[in-house]
Amino acid sequence: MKKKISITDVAQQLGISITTVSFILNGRAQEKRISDKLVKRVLDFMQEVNYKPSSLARSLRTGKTNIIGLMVEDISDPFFSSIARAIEALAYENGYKIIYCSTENATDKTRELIAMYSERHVDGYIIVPPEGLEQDIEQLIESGKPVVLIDRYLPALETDYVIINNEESAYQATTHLINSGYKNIAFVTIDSLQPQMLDRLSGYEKALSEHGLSQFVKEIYYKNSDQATQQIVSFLDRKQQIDAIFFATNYLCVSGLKALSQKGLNIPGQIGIVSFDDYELFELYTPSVTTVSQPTNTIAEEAISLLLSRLKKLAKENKPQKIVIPTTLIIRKSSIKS
Amino acid sequence: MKKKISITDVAQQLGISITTVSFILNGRAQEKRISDKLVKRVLDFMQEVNYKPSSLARSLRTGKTNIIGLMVEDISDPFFSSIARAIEALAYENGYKIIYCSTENATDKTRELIAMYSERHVDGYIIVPPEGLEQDIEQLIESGKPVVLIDRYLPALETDYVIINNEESAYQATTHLINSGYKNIAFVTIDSLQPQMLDRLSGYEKALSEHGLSQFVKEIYYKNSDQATQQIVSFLDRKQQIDAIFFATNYLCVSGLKALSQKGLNIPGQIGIVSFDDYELFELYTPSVTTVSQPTNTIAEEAISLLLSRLKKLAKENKPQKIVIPTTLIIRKSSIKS
DNA sequence: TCAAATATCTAAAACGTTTTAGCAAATTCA
DNA sequence: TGAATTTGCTAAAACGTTTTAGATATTTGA
Repeated sequence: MKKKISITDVAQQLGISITTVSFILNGRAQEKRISDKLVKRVLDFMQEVNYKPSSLARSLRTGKTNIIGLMVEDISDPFFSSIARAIEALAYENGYKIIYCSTENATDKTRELIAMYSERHVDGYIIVPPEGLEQDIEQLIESGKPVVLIDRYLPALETDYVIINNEESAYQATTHLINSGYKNIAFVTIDSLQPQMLDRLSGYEKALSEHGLSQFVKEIYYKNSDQATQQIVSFLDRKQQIDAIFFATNYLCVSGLKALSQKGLNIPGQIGIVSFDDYELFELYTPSVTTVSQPTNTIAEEAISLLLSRLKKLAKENKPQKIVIPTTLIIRKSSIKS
Repeated sequence: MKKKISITDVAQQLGISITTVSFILNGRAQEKRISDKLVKRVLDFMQEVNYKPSSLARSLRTGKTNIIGLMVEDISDPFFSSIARAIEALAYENGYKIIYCSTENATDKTRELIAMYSERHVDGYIIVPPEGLEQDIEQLIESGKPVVLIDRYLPALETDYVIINNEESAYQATTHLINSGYKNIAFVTIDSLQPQMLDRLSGYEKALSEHGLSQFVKEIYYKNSDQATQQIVSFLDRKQQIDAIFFATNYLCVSGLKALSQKGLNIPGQIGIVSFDDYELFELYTPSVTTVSQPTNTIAEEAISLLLSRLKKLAKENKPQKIVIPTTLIIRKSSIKS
């Protein structure tokens, strides 16, 4: 068990001061007029003994950690994990590391996680915020740490965020169903006041009302996939007239597919479906499923570049940036009659 | 932008010493005979000013960070993300936090990531190791940091690991295909010497040779899903006699399903399939796919409990623990004729 | 009543860096 | 030749904790 070597060891063994070593380490040798000969000697020695500066000590001194805290709802959801992956890659390119975690959309857990991140002095945050965290996030910002929200925002909070145009996307998807001839279109969403869900609902409502069709909204109390399936089954039992469903998220659609197969309903003949959030499954499923596809890479890029500009204090405008990204409706014929 | 309050501020404002505050903070008040009255006063004050100790400074002093570094191949792969999720939850329960990252199975990237983790003084590591990292991991262990490998191991390295019984699992899956009447069973794997892949191959070979059947092994050079699909299509074109395929991983099976649908082959009539690693898709796909399901929760539990016991120096046996977990063959009738 | 024991608290070093301020020697310039 | 400048380096403080080794005041015991 070898002990780690410190900057003091390096300095002592070379018979020079810590200061000099530190300057060389930070590439300030030129500026500080350290002779090339000495620089070489020090660098060679560091190489030889495999010296690695302690970023802990460095962070303590500088107040910077080069770490970004990323909090998503559930890292095992393909939508979030692909955003996480993209953010991670972009952050690394810019010299930042990512610490991520799953909030499970639980206010208290998230509050604890924020406290933990703040204790560890992360430099900035990218958060998919559960409800009820306005105060905590406000505090974060006041303490000088930049925060970028993604996927959704907190209406009461003036801060940077990157979202998609939920209402417009839902409107388009619903209109597509209407144009395909469906008359009784249900909207299956979750039992939550999250703004992105409300926006999707308005898009759906707008499309229906423009065509004078009536609404069938089902709010699922989501606990797990099987329970959701049961709720959908009983909803369909009650509303026999429904001939199409628009699912507000990918996991709801998965539960929905199970429900439909359980009820033996034929897609797209007896019932048409569209889902929010693309998923590999939807491409391969028979019939394949038309979806509103969120550009995860773009979301990641916008979020990270916004955060980086705040970190570098470049952000020209001091007022919060609200970035809204368009989605693509991926039309896969077979889940909808043509 | 409020400045963070430090232990010094607390001590000064209360007119007592830092030491006392620290003892109270660490619950050593009783032991250090600090009067209850003072303890209460200090705790109340901390609450009031919302004092949070800097874990950075604490770590610098104690040498412990309470962070575990988790390195998986790809956080957006459902298999890895569900392990990550479970490990994260268990770690939090035990007062540890997780930093995770994706290695992309690239030796160099992983080497850099290890260096980064080590710089940040993580207390321990859980790693899905790419090939060629024997030395780096050896160094890690020598430096006193416990390492647990998961999913695969490095044959040259004597260390703790948690894997599944790959050979036996593959043997069972292949035997199941044979018993279902298939005669020309292909094994589609990746172009790699990773031991878990080799073990799966041996299981396949063993089953075939016991029944005197001939082998059809295809090693995919995996770059992306579409290229893999093409390779599988051309493989099937060349080997018309194949009537069943055993895919060595879930993502190969996904590419395989695309290939089969492209070729218009009917499952399970013209071709039977089985995959390694379960996936939500396989349950819902029509026909649903029989898979070798890895118990991700058990893997996570074993890995974290092994690591924790090392961290607490509890590990009775000092010699490496090699934990092998059985899998379950989830038989979904429809991808195999009966 | 006075030494011993106990209760209550603290000074200062240490962890490994960065950075400010400055010193001595060598070189340049007039 | 000697002042001014440049070159090449360093001492020490600071970041926010934990912990060792006491110090002082109070209580106890005979």
